[in-house]
Amino acid sequence: MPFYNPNEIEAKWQARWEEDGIYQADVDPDRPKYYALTMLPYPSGDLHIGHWYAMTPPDARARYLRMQGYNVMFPIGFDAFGLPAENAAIKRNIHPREWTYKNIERMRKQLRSMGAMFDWRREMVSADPEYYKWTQWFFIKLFENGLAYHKYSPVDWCPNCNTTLAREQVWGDDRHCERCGTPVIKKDLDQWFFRTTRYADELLKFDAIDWPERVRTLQTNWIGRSEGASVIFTTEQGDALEVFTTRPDTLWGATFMVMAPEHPLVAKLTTPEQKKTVDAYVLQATRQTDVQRESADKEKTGVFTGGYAINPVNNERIPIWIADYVLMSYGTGAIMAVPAHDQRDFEFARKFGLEIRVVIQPEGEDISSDKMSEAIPAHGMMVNSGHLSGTPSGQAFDKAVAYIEGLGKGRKAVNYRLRDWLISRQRYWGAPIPMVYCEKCGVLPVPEEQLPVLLPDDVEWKPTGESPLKLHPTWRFTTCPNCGGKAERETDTMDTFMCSSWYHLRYLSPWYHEGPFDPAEYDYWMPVDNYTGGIEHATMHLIYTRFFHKALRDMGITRGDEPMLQLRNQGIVLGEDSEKMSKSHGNVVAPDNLVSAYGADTLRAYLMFFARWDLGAPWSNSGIDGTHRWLRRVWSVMLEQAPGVTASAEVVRNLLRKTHQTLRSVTHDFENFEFNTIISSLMELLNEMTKAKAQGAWGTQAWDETVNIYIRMLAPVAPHISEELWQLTGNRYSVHQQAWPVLDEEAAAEDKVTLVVQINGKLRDRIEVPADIDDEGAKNLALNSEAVQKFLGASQPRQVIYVKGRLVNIVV
RNA sequence: GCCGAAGUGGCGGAACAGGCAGACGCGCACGACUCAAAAUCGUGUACCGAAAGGUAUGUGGGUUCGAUUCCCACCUUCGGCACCA
Repeated sequence: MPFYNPNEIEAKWQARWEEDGIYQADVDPDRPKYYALTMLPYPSGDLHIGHWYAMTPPDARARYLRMQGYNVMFPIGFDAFGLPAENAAIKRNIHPREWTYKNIERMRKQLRSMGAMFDWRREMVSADPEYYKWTQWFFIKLFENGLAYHKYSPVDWCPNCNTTLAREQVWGDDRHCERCGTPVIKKDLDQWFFRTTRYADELLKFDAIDWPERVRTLQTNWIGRSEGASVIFTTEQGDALEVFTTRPDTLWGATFMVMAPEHPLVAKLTTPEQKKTVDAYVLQATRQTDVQRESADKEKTGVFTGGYAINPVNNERIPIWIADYVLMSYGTGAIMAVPAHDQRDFEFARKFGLEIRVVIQPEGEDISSDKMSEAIPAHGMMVNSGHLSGTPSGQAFDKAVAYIEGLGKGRKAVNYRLRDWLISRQRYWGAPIPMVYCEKCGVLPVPEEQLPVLLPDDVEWKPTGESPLKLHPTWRFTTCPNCGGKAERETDTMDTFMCSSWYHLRYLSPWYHEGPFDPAEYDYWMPVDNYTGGIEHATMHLIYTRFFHKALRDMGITRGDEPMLQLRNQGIVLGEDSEKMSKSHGNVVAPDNLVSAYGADTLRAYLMFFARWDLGAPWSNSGIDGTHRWLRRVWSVMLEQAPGVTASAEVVRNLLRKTHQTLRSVTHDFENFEFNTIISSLMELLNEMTKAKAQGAWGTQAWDETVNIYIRMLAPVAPHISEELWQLTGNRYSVHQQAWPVLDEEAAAEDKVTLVVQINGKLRDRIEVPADIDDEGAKNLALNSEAVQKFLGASQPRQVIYVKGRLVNIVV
């Protein structure tokens, strides 16, 4: 028996597969396609265990689907622009390009050691000019179609990363930067945005895609749709003051209005007597951080402007206040306050002695405003509401909206929490935004034939807070594509989430020059059939890429409503101490070391086995030993000859049964991403083989069939050892070009079953019966069993339940 | 406060559709081989009990002949949202 040396056989077969190009996926109209995609890695330097966890189980599944007859594309590439490269440059004075491409080179080698079926001809690197040329081209398309715009506004700024961030990249209660954890601050800047909000409603639709409930919920919450009405109040000076409300039926209960301190009408509304107080309040409000302002348990503050507005439904004159609990960033930055029915307004009114008027009376109660201790959000009958008084809650909303529409003072409206996507970054290592500013002609896109706008190499990337490209002596100066006069380039670069919004399209044809992708490849491969990655992208990348696809569809560039039909999330591999892996914890598991110690096959199998893939778990150094032992036992059980073929017909029959039962469950589990039970089923079958071998099964036809099926089932999991075993057991190269085994239902069928006998639901006996036993037969056997007789004693069974092939329950 | 997910041995986890709870592996114990150890192989391993038997899937109820699985309430952990009008 040859010795199992993983390092030797893995290197050997990887080279051979590469040479033969057995994993190359080409358009083939005769075969069903399957586009399996895993989120592309950032080239941070070393492949870590998380990459293996994210990539090798999906690789096994892609291999399984290939054996099932699909033409499977499983590509790989690099999300190569981004901050860490630039930070390395600042810290160690290495050019970001050099740092990035060195890392990519290193990671390519590490990725190859996985033995995955990547088709390397389709590799893309987002920092390559031929890639970002098309990133820029897409930007221009979005601009031309009114989906990219620039605007001067308050935006989130990370003082550590020295750049603005999208709303999605600001996390948590303390509003910190998603990358570095530093709390963000507000800055007023001229920035580029994509109009994601235009797609808010469509992004809420998930019926065409099989995505985890969790992701759908996160996206739904993030988009935050709320239905209500937009109502126009009028200030005494005649200005329209628009508000959004989800409760138009409480309009008659609006006893004052509140504006955000930043609201543009504040200055005009403020009377001379109030000016001092108002100015002071506005000043202290702007000084506070968002976190301070938005903390819910803070006591309400605010000041009266001196101004008044007219309520359109009853022409009442109501005071206008400013308060920081009203946010300029949501709705219109102004609200109608209905203290009787909104807790926040209630607290505000009580504190400042403003009128509280009940306009919704819950059934069977008689609530008066002076006795209330909190707002009543409950629905009930409208009261104190003019001609609509007496309207029950079921109709109140619609009737109120119809009324204000009739007055020409409002309409039904929907509001979203989702903001447009801020994509400008004041950093160097990204795709330059392909726009120029001409004094005469305004803001213009760079003409298509001039793309890509190349990122210059000779740049000072000091963290000044300004875009490094702005400080370049010549780069920013150009000529206007329209008038030929002097013009300046946009010096900000794009958010790298822009690069990753369309990489799945570049994989289709990274060699293609006439467009971002070859339409023939698109027609065959798209959409992505299965997408895998971490949950952390639920409200970032996964919203962006859906938006991007829909925008492209509306421009006629892509087809179909969704880019990725099925999504599955893997969990996280924690350190052995159950903490998140990090250098500072000293609990990092290095896959390279594990590959040299155990081989890639063991690591792949262990990552599939050690936890539920969607949950993840702490790493275990002793756990991987068990998986390695299993592969070594597979090797010796199959290759070590046993003397004499003496197995009984029963042993042979049992072996084949177990083999086909295993095939059934392994097939089911691959379909359903239940990787851990694939391995345990294969372990069980090996245990059965070990027993059968001890009983003389080695060398029988059934043994050979079992070995043959076993190796094919093992092939997706542990591709190298399987290829070697396939060859050593006398088969032709390559096991990875074999079909998935066909299930023999007859062989898998049980002819005897063990019936569980219960009395009152308690286990009392087990009896062996033929699988095809009928109702009466089973019940009789059970009733006559010794144990049942003993327990039953004198009592008579009241009812006997038989569940076919499973149990008999005797009720006494 | 709102929304979502998860609670099963010493550990990771299994149980397809309401029907033997704990598969498989780790760990541990004992045994074989060995001068010895490692490796390997074998046996055992939820808890209480000498046994018969009993008790167990976060807690308490319910439905059912039968509940880890379905329903209700609660507790804990994790994640998201949050003065969102």
